[in-house]
Amino acid sequence: MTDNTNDDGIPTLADVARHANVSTATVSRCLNSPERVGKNTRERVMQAVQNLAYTPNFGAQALAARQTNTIAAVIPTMENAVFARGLQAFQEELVRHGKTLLLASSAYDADLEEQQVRTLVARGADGLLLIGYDRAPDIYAFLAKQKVPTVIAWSFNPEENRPAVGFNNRAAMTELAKQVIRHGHKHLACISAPTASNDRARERVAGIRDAKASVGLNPNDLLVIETPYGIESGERAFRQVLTDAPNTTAVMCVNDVLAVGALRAAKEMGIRVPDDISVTGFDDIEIATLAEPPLTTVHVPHREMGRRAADMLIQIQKSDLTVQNLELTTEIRLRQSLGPNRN
Amino acid sequence: MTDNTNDDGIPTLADVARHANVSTATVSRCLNSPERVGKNTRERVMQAVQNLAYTPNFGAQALAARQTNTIAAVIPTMENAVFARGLQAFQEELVRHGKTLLLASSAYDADLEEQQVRTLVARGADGLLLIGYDRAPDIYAFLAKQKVPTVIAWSFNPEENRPAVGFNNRAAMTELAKQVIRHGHKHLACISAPTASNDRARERVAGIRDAKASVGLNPNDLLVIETPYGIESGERAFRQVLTDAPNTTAVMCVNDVLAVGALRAAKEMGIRVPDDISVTGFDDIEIATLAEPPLTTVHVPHREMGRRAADMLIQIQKSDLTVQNLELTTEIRLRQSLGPNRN
DNA sequence: AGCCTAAATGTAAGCGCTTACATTTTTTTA
DNA sequence: TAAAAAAATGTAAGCGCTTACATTTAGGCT
Repeated sequence: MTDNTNDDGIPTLADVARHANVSTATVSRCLNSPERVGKNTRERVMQAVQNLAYTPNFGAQALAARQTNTIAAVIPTMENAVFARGLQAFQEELVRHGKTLLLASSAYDADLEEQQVRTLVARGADGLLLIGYDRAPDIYAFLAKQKVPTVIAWSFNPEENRPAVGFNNRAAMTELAKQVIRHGHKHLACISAPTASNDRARERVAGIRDAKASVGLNPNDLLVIETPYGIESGERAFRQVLTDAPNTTAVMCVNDVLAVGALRAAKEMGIRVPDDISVTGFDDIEIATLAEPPLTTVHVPHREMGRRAADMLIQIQKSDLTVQNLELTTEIRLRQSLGPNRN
Repeated sequence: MTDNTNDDGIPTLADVARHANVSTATVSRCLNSPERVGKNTRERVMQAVQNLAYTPNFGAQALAARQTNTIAAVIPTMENAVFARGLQAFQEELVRHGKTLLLASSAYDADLEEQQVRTLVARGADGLLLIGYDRAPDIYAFLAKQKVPTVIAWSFNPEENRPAVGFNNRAAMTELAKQVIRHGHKHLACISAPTASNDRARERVAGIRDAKASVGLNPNDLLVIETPYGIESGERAFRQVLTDAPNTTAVMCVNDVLAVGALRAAKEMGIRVPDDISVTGFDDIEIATLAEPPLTTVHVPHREMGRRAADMLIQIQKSDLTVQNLELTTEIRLRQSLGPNRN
């Protein structure tokens, strides 16, 4: 083979160059910084690109340019509407900036997450989105060594020295818990996701304790059931709560899905919500309003979070900016699942 | 620079080779086909890899090996639980085979989809997952020319000569519609997603017509409202139905989300479901059981579909297999939103 | 017209890896 | 024990692109 058409018949830069009668450098420039090429030449080259239906070879481009225009994200699971939403916005914003999304999920498993992070970086991700701060220090070390800009979403803590766009999980939950307490509830219980390597859940639980402490209740006197994500999981946990602490009058869940499970268990058990017991959630996803009764919860601006995270990543990448931080605000959504304590 | 450490301080294959005192070829073999390297050498090399924390350069690897181990998917949106679910399973299966997912969304827009397909292919995807058959022929031509194995999911049509894993949207809806008719309903209406470039929606609507025809009703006498995806969109459509065809006794929606919207509109209008009017969905996502009343719908094995699609793609890629096809079965889930016609 | 500057284009050296082929070492076989 | 076969390793040629630097061309000024 003397020309540069590879055996696949897939045209290369050199093919385009030959057809347009210019050098490969010119073709490359036409594609990457057209303003640096004369109008005539450019048109001729573009025509050749068209005719040959040329597409740059990704590997070659990545190798030579030292970047892939690809941004990665590792989330717990897309089946959680919360992440699906945030990620959708994240991806849309990425596209707007000519980046592509490389995606992996960890199933809330720290080891799997680490593995996925390494894989995605090995796949040439120019940047990385991670959920929450909690993870082994060596992952952060690895990321630093590989110089992969990383943004944390869903959590926000000014003391953590890393780019993040999130909200104060703890304060948000405190605020909600105060509302609950204001409704006359003293015997609270909490249904939480596993808190190991999940600072969001941990902070939310802590938020409830803060609220108790702030009104003089014993913060340590709080039943916390940890259970995996899922409606049925929430159902079981609710039953557990009533077994372990029958005098509970308000069950605060760290997310809407668990709360919907609690609601369902209550219905099955003939317990009226909110008359007999109040239930709250967190996130404000669609099922919160669909539930019977509608769920009192904390509204989180998921889409905005995703969008901003993308912006931040792109910013950092292009300008090597110093640590950025963005705190989003959440809002309590009072709905029927929370009522006054009647006991 | 005489050694091959690049300026970033990121180690290269050559660095590892030097440290282990072998050639780059041996290092490469250690990484890619360890069985072809002697035990001692291998251990020495692996040690060096460890010590240097070496990670292969993606671009270089892709360029030399002519594959990226990356599989792409273009879906309408992750915010639709149906796709989130299928995609989650798809991604998990990919990981199991050492592949990574490149993801983009089209927002149900044909042009955007085409653009995304081209982008992902340009990003070096070794394979592609697409939703439904409907798209411009030049996309298929492009894919064929670029030799990118492609699998269609969510639709299944033995006459289409392309690898697919899906189900018979039309037959499934026919079956459901027959059930509806069996409940005494004659005046049906349909709330559909836009059917242009969406064969799934189109087939489902056609399925209703088939059912009508099969019992001697006029298939063309069917009110169809097309509306975008979303609960509120479903609400509006439901009102429209009752305006356009007040004698409707059963509203069949092409997906659960629209159906939930219909349910909500009914509640707001003081129309009882199923006493005054019946409503059905399609997909059987979580909100179908959460809705009040629970939704009669068609259960689709989303996760299995995602998983199988991944398998198929991997199969095709490695063995250049001929067209494969996999039809999954759906199931009617009868729940309270469908009741006998009382009019 | 002649010189200087800027714009356009070309030349060619990598980027870091894989792999065909060549060479060396080890094992097997008669 | 020597020759043949197999296993291990090395050599070096790309893979297709970007880009620093060199060269040519086109304007702009005096």
